[in-house]
Amino acid sequence: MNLKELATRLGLSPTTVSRALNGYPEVNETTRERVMAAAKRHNYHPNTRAIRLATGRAMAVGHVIPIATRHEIVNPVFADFIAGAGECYSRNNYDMLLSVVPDDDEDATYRGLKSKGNVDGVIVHAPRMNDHRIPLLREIGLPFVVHGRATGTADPYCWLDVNNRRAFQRATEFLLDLGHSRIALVNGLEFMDFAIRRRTGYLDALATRGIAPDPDLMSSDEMTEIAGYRATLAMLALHSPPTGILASSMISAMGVRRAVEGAGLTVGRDVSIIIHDDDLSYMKNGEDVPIFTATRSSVREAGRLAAEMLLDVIANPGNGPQQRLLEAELIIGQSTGPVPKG
Amino acid sequence: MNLKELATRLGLSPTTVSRALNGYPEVNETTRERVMAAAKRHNYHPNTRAIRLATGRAMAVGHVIPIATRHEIVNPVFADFIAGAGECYSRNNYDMLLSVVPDDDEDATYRGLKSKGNVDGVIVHAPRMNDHRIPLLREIGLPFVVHGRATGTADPYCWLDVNNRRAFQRATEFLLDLGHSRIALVNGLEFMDFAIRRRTGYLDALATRGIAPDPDLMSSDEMTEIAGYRATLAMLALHSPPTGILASSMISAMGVRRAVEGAGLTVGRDVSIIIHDDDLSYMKNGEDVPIFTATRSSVREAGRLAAEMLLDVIANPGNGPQQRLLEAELIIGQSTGPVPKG
DNA sequence: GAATCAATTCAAACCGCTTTGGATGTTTCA
DNA sequence: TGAAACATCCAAAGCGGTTTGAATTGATTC
Repeated sequence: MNLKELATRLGLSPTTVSRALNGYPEVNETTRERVMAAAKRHNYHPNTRAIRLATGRAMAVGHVIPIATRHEIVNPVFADFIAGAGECYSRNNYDMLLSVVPDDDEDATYRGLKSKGNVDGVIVHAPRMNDHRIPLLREIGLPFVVHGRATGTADPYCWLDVNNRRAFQRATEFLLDLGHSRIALVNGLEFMDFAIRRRTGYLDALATRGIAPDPDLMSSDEMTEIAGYRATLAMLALHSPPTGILASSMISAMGVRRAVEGAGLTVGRDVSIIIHDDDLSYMKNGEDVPIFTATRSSVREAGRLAAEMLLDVIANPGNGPQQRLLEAELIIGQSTGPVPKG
Repeated sequence: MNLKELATRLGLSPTTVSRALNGYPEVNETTRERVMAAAKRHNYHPNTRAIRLATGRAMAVGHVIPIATRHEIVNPVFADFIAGAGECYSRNNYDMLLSVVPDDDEDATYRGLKSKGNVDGVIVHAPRMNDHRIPLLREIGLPFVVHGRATGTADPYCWLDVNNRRAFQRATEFLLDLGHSRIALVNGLEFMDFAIRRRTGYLDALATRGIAPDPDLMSSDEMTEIAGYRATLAMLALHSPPTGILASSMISAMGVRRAVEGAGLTVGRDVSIIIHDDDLSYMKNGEDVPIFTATRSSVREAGRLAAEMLLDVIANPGNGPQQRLLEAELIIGQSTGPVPKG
């Protein structure tokens, strides 16, 4: 069942039927109702491919997920971010298009998405320092919203980010207030922008209290269980091991905890742990009582907001770049306590 | 730059240019080369929307991800499955379309995908017993491949699955061989088909050795850390606690381990744990030495294979339903050992 | 009562590509 | 040598919608 057929059945022209269905004013209300009813009755759904060609809009948004050729990792927060964004797209009748590409093909993918007209805009994931995708997208004229920020980018652009610096600063201060002074940072890879900001927050807090940072207490690696485990193991073997540890994610923290407990120490008594909690649906930080003290910010909510921002940017290309900084919430859990005596 | 413009520049008709680019035989080789060169030089990419309308094919595959209204969870294996499938689509110039929808809208989503012509086929995720989506998709005539199987479905359909029954049977036998007889199953939700099969494998192995199953040693819940923790806690509090535990996933197992270690017991000595390992990229089961003894099967590879199967089904609709059963590999790690004496 | 106007409706062009059904000039072959 | 076969290329008709510009009608204005 297509437009023409429906129009014929109704004894109307395709023009009128199209207008009736799309809510244009120049059509009699009784006619519109008749058309609407017939459309429903015959289960008519306009062909998306035709709409797209006729309007020149893709009614779709792209998410390019680079599959790293170096470190073969699918970022676990993608799932929740995508879920949040996807809800927004569904509500607005947009399609979500995922491109999984080797990261050296990423530029070509963005160019293709634009020139082949597959999408009206994209979300940029996991920005790095001086991320080249931002000037690239501006150059090819594809609307975008960055999830995170890219230090070093001069011109303004659209982004939505969590205040990572402030979150880690507060977490560090929290441990300092509990009397800890040997505080470790088990960070993500520090070419990622968020990891840089987190380290800055950590260093700022230490500096304010006049504590010199110790390179042995700062690690940077993938945010996996095993990496968290290894980093912690190495730090606990130091002459002066840490009594407080900041972990970059729930998953890293599982490894941190394994190392701590494996060393015969008790979390929250011998070693305090604070994590950054993306509030992943399959990795809840406790339910009634949080397992870990954490700086929490839902990445799923971030996905929802970023998607909304992008749709807005697509609809109103004129209104300069939007930016939004979310604050993480400090949640007190069972994994922190005063610095042990001795 | 579009076809017509390119054709004008070349002094050829759009017909010939189109044919030259698409490798049709009725065009002179020298002409073809000239066209190819010009296309490259002018950076010509055919408009996908036009191709889709003209050919009637969507060149896209859908993945419908239901956001459960009851238990608000984004299945963590999706990310890796999607990554695997996405690689296949990219290679074949197909788009991957993700629909995140409330699960009561799922049927309407499939119907819409078909009638609006957005996709050429879909992957069905997380099948349940007597899954109604299978007859639904057959009815509306949308090609599909199920990741998993749906017990109770009469007519044959396309699927790709891991032999869950056999994996859990082998895991159980492995523990039995080590002398364990109090073996627990920390299972996923048992309306999911894979969870049913896993329990069957577990029960079969026990039955073969003449061991009566104990309902107290069988739990069924979300595959989260917290659920694994709680189930294990309850079982360890029994008069006769388990000495062996089968966990349904790496993530559940993190909770199982926390409970075991929290009870002052040692994994691999006091309590043996075997997990099913989907080989998630961000949740590796060790690198050189596996942490957990496991039945391993890469869900990412499953994604790749399922996508290939679907593209094949789309290209050759005639060839009856394909089916493929993957076997999990038994990996011996550090989490299992002989039953403790006493 | 002619001119103006608003309310409806329609025919036809268009979006950018594919594909059918010739057209034209060249070979091949009896 | 004339007909059939081939190699190349093109005009035009879709695909299924949207949108422009014009037509029709009845009501309103002066």
